[in-house]
Amino acid sequence: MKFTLPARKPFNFTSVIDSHGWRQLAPFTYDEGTNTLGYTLRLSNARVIELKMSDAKDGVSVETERLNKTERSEAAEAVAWMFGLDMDFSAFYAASRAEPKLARAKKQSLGRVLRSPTLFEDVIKTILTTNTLWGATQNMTRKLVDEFGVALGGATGRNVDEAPKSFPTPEAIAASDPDTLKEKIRVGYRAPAIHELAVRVASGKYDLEALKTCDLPTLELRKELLTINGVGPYAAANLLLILGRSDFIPIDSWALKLVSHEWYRGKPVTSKEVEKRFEKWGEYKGLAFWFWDWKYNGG
DNA sequence: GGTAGACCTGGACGC
DNA sequence: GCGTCCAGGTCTACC
Repeated sequence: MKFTLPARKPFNFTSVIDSHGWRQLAPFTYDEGTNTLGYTLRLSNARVIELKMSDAKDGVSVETERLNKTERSEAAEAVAWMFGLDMDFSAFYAASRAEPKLARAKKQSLGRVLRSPTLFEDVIKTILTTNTLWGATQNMTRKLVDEFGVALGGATGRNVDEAPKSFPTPEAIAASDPDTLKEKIRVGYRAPAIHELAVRVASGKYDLEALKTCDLPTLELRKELLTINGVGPYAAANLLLILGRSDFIPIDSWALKLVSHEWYRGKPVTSKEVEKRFEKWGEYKGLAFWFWDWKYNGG
């Protein structure tokens, strides 16, 4: 079946999927030829389906197998969240209009950051980006999905080992143990943090998903995220940006490099210099940093 | 409040 | 093929 979900204007499908590296992490897939984003989704009734998302006029076109009304509504809700379809960036566009380095923001509909359907998945993935190289993040995520995910249902004639799998539920990771996570998934010292979060969420003691829609002030929300083991200032800022809060900058070694080449002729800088350069952007700091038209491109 | 050092993996490099 | 070095944030202990 196929359906289309409208987005608040302006909206640009490609800008969202290119907003950061998430589309390169399982269970996302991306087909460059057709500009189609795939995602293996586990519905609340445990059915696993494959979503194929592509550009539609002012929204997202979703192709998947036949779903009942409840399943369709759940799939639509997931896609709407992943693409932030209802998000409004008009205030950011107004604030950045006079800044040449952000002049393209409105035209390209920049602002939305691709999300996973659950905050649990985004927190785990963010922890897997810390203190490692991108290739290792991809490997760890792949292994986590392969080991604990559920294979796509109804994949007739296909070896179940090769079938796409959903992102693991907190229960699936909680049922494992830190040693297995370390040895099989190769997450290293992150294992206890990942396992602990999974246990907290699976037990129902910690309603992580409630943070997606809570109206806590950003500072409070950041404090909450920082209580999660493995989430420090960088990870918290990254998660805030995903949650649509832009008051903090995810400062990692790459950010230091960008700022160093932008304003300090490649001389090493600290996070203080990064903060200073974006201070004037206030609640749009994160967006201004993230979508800045940087001189440096790694070369 | 600031900082040194440990944590772990995987890739690059030299032998 | 083996050993060594290095990059990459968070956390803890310490000043």
